[in-house]
Amino acid sequence: MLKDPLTLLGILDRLGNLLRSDMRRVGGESGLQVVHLQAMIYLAQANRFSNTPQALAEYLGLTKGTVSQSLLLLDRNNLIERYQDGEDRRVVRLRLSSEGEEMLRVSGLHELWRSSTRDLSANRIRTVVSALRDTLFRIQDQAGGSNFGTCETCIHWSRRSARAYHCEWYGERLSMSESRELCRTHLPRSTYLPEDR
Amino acid sequence: MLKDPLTLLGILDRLGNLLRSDMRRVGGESGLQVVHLQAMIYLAQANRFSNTPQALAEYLGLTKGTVSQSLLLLDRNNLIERYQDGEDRRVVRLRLSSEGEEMLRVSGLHELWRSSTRDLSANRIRTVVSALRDTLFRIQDQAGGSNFGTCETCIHWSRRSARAYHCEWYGERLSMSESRELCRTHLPRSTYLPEDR
DNA sequence: ATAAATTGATATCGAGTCGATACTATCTTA
DNA sequence: TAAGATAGTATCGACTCGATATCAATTTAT
Repeated sequence: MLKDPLTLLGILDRLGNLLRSDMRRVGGESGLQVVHLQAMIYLAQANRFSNTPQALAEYLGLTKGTVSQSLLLLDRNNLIERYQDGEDRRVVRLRLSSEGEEMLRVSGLHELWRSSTRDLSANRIRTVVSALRDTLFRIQDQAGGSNFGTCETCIHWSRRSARAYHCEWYGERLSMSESRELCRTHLPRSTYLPEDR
Repeated sequence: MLKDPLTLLGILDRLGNLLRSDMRRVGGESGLQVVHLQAMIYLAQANRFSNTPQALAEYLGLTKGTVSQSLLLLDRNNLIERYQDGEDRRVVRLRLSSEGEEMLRVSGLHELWRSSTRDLSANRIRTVVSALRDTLFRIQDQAGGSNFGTCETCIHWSRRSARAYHCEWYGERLSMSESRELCRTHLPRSTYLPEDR
């Protein structure tokens, strides 16, 4: 029973409810719903190709209309900023305002998680991350929508020199910190290749 | 970065959105919201001490008033049954109706998960379950509400004979299959003891 | 023993989510 | 240059959710 995948799903379910409940508590203090915090947390991680309403909708698994309303509210509360894209004038770009960043910082949303994982060894975390990441990539592949992930595990990513990285997909240079951000066109390499099944 | 707990949190976040999105899809076909499916899934696992509206509210991290409404809807749709407790006449007991069980079976809700974890070795799953379970128990302890878990990891549980188990907390006999159900008064043993911190 | 407090559940209300649909604006393709 | 695709917004109805109030049953305190 310890090796039952459904046991794992049950744990994830309960963990999800606890984290969600914590978000509700934190959001309540600022008049925000859970989905608003999720949006802000996403925007804090998203790279410059993935900071749009559409990408957020795909990340959250909601329709763009629904997400549009949430973004409107965040904008009214000055927690995010929206600006036109230079290339494609249909596209709206999003970023956290300084108030938004401050609000996330103060919220202490990650504290519960941090303190509860403190005693896990680096090795154990590595195993968990690796296994869940494989599972995530498989699920994303089957679900058929966008695939989210960071450059580290992406097939489009390559190192050009000591400090210069490159994305073959967008054909653009990436800084090291950009390479750690979340991207909506992630394609997993090594451990799991969606093609060979 | 592979060993960063926040990386793990990010994966759980995205996994949660995907699973939630899948529930929305399945629920949409039957006119149910995500929370209704979550309630049914809980009731399919809960033991006989934990099948009440209050326990469900604690599991989901919602108020009892909110949960009461969801249960009303499930009852109207004949997906659950409600009956009075024999001992305490304030208490309402819940169980899935045969329609409810059938509906869960047909939904194929676990298929996505099953197929995506198929290639994880038993050993890998064991490690993941163990690490996340420790984390879950810590979070539950800090959150201060009810602690959910199965007898296997509970300090109140003991084996009386070959096939007979016993719960010291409720002072009642448990069958083997009952021992695998979810309980709202779980207290973790061995790996993590909340007292010694 | 009886009043007070607690507990489990339901009802009501308002703010807000969410999908469906329709719509506008912009870009791409034929 | 017209048709289609894409990004985003607006509107509407069903429903969630917390806050609050209420009720009944149980437990505790005096």
